[in-house]
Amino acid sequence: MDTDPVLDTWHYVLAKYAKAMCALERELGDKHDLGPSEFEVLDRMVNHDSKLRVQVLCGEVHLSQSALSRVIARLEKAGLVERGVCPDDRRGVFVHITDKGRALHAEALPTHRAVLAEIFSDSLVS
Amino acid sequence: MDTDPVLDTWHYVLAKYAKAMCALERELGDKHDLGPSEFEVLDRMVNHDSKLRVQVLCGEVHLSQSALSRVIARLEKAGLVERGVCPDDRRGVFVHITDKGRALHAEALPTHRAVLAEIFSDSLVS
DNA sequence: CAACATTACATGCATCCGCATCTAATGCAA
DNA sequence: TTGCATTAGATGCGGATGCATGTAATGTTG
Repeated sequence: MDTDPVLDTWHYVLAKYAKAMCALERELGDKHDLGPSEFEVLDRMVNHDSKLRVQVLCGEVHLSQSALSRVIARLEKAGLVERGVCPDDRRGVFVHITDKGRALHAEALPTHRAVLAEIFSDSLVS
Repeated sequence: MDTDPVLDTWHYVLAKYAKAMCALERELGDKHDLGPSEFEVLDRMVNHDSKLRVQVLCGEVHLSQSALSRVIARLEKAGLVERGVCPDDRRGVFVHITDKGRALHAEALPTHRAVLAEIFSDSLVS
């Protein structure tokens, strides 16, 4: 429709983002009681095996610092992660995923991948 | 980093969306007092020259029906669009952009395009 | 050490969104 | 026409977000 490649790319991003976020919200929410942000944070944490500074997490996730703080609070309330003070810098907070958190992530991962595979099935390069 | 093309695409979409939306919010907001949703609706409306059913708009925009209703309400309060009842179907609502709306859109368009050009400058196909 | 700037994270607040629901108008069947 | 289902759009509500700010710990400068 458009002839401007920048605009085309933007519209592609917009459409895929909307569709994927909507589907993720529905599927992850219905099947595992997780929001997309919760899953994203959990997903980052399983890939860092040790404890993780909130600060570091903040740089890896597409969330503001305040939003991340609240996502972690929700995850903690659900027993999926635990917070602990940093010994060397007592302003800092360590977060580590619990066994329950790992289990839920493992359970939700196929759902997550399935949704994305469905939505990006037309984007395969060959 | 990843080897899964679906995941790579998803991460690309996520990163570009976050960066673009954030930049659009800041630039459009600071310079023209417009949110990205407001601009998107305005942008659709200038490309339909006549009056437009809200219903039609709803299918073209990445917003829920309720969100669209409120965006239109904000635009109307700002004097950028006007609502009118549909003569043939009195449940329906026509919206048309005002001169002020056209002017603001024309003013904001370069800002919008500049932000996107900046963010997608690395995505040029050659 | 004292005073001040900075950093890490938490939180009050306003805003925006989607879902569910409401109202009013239309369509359709008996 | 009457009664009921459907549709268009508005709105109450709860939840999530970002900005600005608060609190506490750390660094820094004199």
